[in-house]
Amino acid sequence: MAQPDTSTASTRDRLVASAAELLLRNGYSATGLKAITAAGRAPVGSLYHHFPGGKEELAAEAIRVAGAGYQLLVDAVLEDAPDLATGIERSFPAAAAALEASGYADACPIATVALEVANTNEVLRRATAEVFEGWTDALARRLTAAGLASDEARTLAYAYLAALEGGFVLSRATRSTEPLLAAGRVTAEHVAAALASADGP
Amino acid sequence: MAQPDTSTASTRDRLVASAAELLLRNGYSATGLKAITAAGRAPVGSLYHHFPGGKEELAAEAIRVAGAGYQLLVDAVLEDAPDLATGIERSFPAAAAALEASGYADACPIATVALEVANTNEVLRRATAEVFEGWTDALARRLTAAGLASDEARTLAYAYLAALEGGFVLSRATRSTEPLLAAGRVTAEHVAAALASADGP
DNA sequence: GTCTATAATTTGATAGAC
DNA sequence: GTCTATCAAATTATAGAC
Repeated sequence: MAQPDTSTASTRDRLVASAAELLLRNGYSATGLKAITAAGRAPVGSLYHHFPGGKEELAAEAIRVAGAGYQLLVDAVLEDAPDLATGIERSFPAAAAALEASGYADACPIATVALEVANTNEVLRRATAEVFEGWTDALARRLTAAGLASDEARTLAYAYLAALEGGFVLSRATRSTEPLLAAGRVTAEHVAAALASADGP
Repeated sequence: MAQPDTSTASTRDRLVASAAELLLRNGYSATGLKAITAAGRAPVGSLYHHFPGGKEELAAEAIRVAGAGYQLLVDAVLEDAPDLATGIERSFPAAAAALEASGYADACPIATVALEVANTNEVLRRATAEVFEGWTDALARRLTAAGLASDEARTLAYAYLAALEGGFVLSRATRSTEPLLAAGRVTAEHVAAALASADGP
């Protein structure tokens, strides 16, 4: 996955980028302030200067930034394809290739944290919910633009994201791209059929 | 979710049950030995007597036990239905109801831990992988028994589990059953079509 | 804004009496 | 097998000099 240039970025930006990276790989509880400040080349004092709320506030910001970054990544795959159905179909092998290339680390940037905080930290839970809702809305808009009714578009957007997230869980655990690719085939087929019957006849 | 009777269980069993419960709700890193021994009503010394490998060994056992327990739960839903397609269709609303009733806590018992340890703890990663592979094999066997070719059965089993796991991620984060139910409708429809064309004509 | 030193608490783990 | 006391290290957070 493309990383931001941390050599010229501000201290604040380096901290957010480091936090996002560590949150993706290790989750929230296992990521210490020591590791974040070391990777961001900043002392603890600077962290609390930019984020008075400490670890939680920094993590919330990292979740939003990482969510927006992943959105751009998915957008690029969808827009490179001749049509939406093809883009959705291609997105799973693309995600599987990135996953494998990173040693099964680079999957969804916020899923681990989302599950960790779902019942323990309301501030961070909301941050992850907002990211997921943003992704859902963006994809649903594309599906309605392609001819689907808005409620069907929303259903398919959720189904798509669930297949991707669930595929990541199974593929990271088993260290095989098979689950992600299987979920992708089923989902892509369903979306293609829905889109074909919408703008077809 | 039904809990084992911890009042009469052995110290070892109480520790495993407590660990499984805390792992489900808080994940691995956020679950301290102090919390496990308090909930299991056992001193730290007993934990290390039964599990010389400490937290990691206890967690591995908890993952296996929780995985087997959830398997039984899913089996019950599938076997209560008149046929496999109906059982799969019903399993999502059933999971959604359990999720909502528990305050969005009771979802997959091992998903949080699976993501946390995927790149940081090979022992626990293997434990989660074995559970997921067990679930996949069990479901694939049911699908082949219902008439599908073994490779298609495996693909659909992965797609089903991915939809369930991904639906849990989105639904826990957004505190709404909508994503899980949407993923379920799409998956159930696809599975029903595959089963119908297999044993139909 | 940056940085160091340090406080207060908690963590996983061990020793050894019973 | 059970339990208490304790250790060394790490955790988040703060104070205050520069």
